[in-house]
Amino acid sequence: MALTLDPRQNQLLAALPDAEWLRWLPQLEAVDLPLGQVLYESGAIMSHVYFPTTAIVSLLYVMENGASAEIAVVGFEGVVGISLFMGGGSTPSRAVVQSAGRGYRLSAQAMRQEFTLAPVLHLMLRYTQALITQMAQTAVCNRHHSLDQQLCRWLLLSLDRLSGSELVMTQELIANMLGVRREGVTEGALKLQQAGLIRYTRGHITVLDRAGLERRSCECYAVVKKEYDRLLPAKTAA
Amino acid sequence: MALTLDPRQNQLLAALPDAEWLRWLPQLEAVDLPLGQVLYESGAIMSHVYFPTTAIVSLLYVMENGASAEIAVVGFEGVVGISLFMGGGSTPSRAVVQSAGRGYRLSAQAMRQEFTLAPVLHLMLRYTQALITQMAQTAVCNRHHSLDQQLCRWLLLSLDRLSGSELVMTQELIANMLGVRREGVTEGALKLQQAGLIRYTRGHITVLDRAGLERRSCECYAVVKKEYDRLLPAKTAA
DNA sequence: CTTTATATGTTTCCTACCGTACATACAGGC
DNA sequence: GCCTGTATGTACGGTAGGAAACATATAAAG
Repeated sequence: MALTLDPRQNQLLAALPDAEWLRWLPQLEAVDLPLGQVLYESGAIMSHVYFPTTAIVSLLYVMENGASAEIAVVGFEGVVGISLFMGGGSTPSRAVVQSAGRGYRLSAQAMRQEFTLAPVLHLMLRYTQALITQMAQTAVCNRHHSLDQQLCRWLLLSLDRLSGSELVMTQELIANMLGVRREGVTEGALKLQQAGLIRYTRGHITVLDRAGLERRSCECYAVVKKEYDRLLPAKTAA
Repeated sequence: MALTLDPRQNQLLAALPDAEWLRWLPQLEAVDLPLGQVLYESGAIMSHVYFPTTAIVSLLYVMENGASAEIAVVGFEGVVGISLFMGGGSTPSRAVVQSAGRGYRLSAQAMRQEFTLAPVLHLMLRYTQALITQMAQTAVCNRHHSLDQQLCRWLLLSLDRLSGSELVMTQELIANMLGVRREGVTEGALKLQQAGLIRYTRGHITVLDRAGLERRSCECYAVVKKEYDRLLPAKTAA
C-alpha cells in the first residue's frame, strides 16, 4: 500500500505547482487519523492544517445542550483548518475524524509563510468556496428535506471521499452527524437495505447501488458535487 | 442625509488602508438597491461586487420546487459577491435585496486587479470567514431550533444590519427567508407582540425590547454576533 | 463456546410544523 | 370616505420526527 503514504493522494496537494510542492514536501508531516480524533476544538487556536488522504473529517457544531450537527465533510479533496489561512485562526466548530485513515499536516507557522504567495492561496480559496457551498446546502437540506433524503445525501458525500464502496460507520454516529435520532437513521437504513441499495452489519455499510441512492437523494448532493467538480477539476483523469 | 452617500458607511470599505481606499474611491459606483432586486442569480457570472451601506441583502438558495431558504444576510458590515475574489466567479445561491437602501459597487475587473494585493485580500478573507460562520450556524439552527427561536435570531441579525429599530418587512417575506410557512411567522410574531418585545402593522416591525429578543433567541445569534465582532472589530468606536 | 458490550430493531405517545382553507382588517389609491 | 389589494389572524387535520423505553441480535473477546 505505497499509495497510503503518498501526500499527493490529497487533491489540493496534488494541484500545487511543482515549485511550491517541492518547498512544502519537507515540511509535511504524515499523521494517523483514528476514528474520533479531534483535530481542533471549537474556538481553539489551531496549530496545524490537515490534508486528509484516506481519512474523512467532519466539521461539527456542538451546541450548548450537547446536541450536534455536521456542517460539512472534508476528505482527500480538501483541507481541515481553513481559518488559518482565512485569517481567523479559529472557528466555532469542531473537527472530528469521522472515518479513520491517514493524512498530512503542516504547521500553522509554515503555512502562513507559504500563504503570502499568491498561487497557493488562490487554490485554497477555490476550495474554500466549494466548502462554503457544502455548508450552504447543508443549511437548506436541514430545512427542507426528509431524513431519508438526507441520509442518501450523506452516504453519497461520504462515499465520494473514500475509495471503496464500504463505510465503517455505526448508525449512531451517522445520527450524530445528521443531528437526528439514531432510531430515525435505523429506519431509513432499513428502507434502503430493503430496496437493495445498501447492505449493512454492525458498523459496516456497503453501497450496492450508487445510482439508486442518487435517485433517492435530494438535489443537494448533486449541487454540491457539481460545484466541487467545477471549482476543483481533477488535474489528470485519475 | 449626507451619510447616505458615504461609501465608508460600509465597514469593509471603512477598514481599507488609506492607500487602497484612494485607489478604490474613483472606481466605486453608488447604486440604489430597491426591495426585491436580484444582485446575482444562482450560477450566473457576477459582474460586480456590492458593498451595501443602508440596504440588506439575503443570500438565498432556491430549490428545484421553488421553495427557498436564506443562507446568510449581508448588510453594511459586508460584501455581496465573495465568489469573485474567492475565484469561483459564481455560486449556486441568489442574492436578493431584503431591505431597500443604497450601496456601492465595484466591477469584477477592477476588483480582480485590486485583489492581487495582499492587504485588501486579507480583510476580505476575514469577512468571508465571518460569513461562513453565519452559514454554518444557519444550518445548525435549521436543524435544531424552534421557529420562534429562529424568528428572534432573524430579527436580531437583520436589526444589527440596520441603523434604527424598525424593519420594513412583511411576515410573508420573513417566512420565505426562514423557509417556513407565513402562518408560522404570524403566530411567532403574535407571541412576541403579546410579550411586548415587538410591535407591528402591515409590513412594519418595530423592536421594543432587544434584550428580550436575545433572551428568546437560540444561542445561534450570539455565536454569529461574537464571531463577527472578533473577526471584524470596528476600526473606531463609532 | 459463551459471555458481554454494543449495534440494531420496534413500539408508543407527543409536539411542532405543514397544507389548506378561510376570515378579518388595515393602508393607500381613487 | 370608500374600495380594493394585500397583510394578518385562526382553525383544521395530517405527518415527520422527537423522547423514551425496551427487545433482539451479532461481533469480538475471553
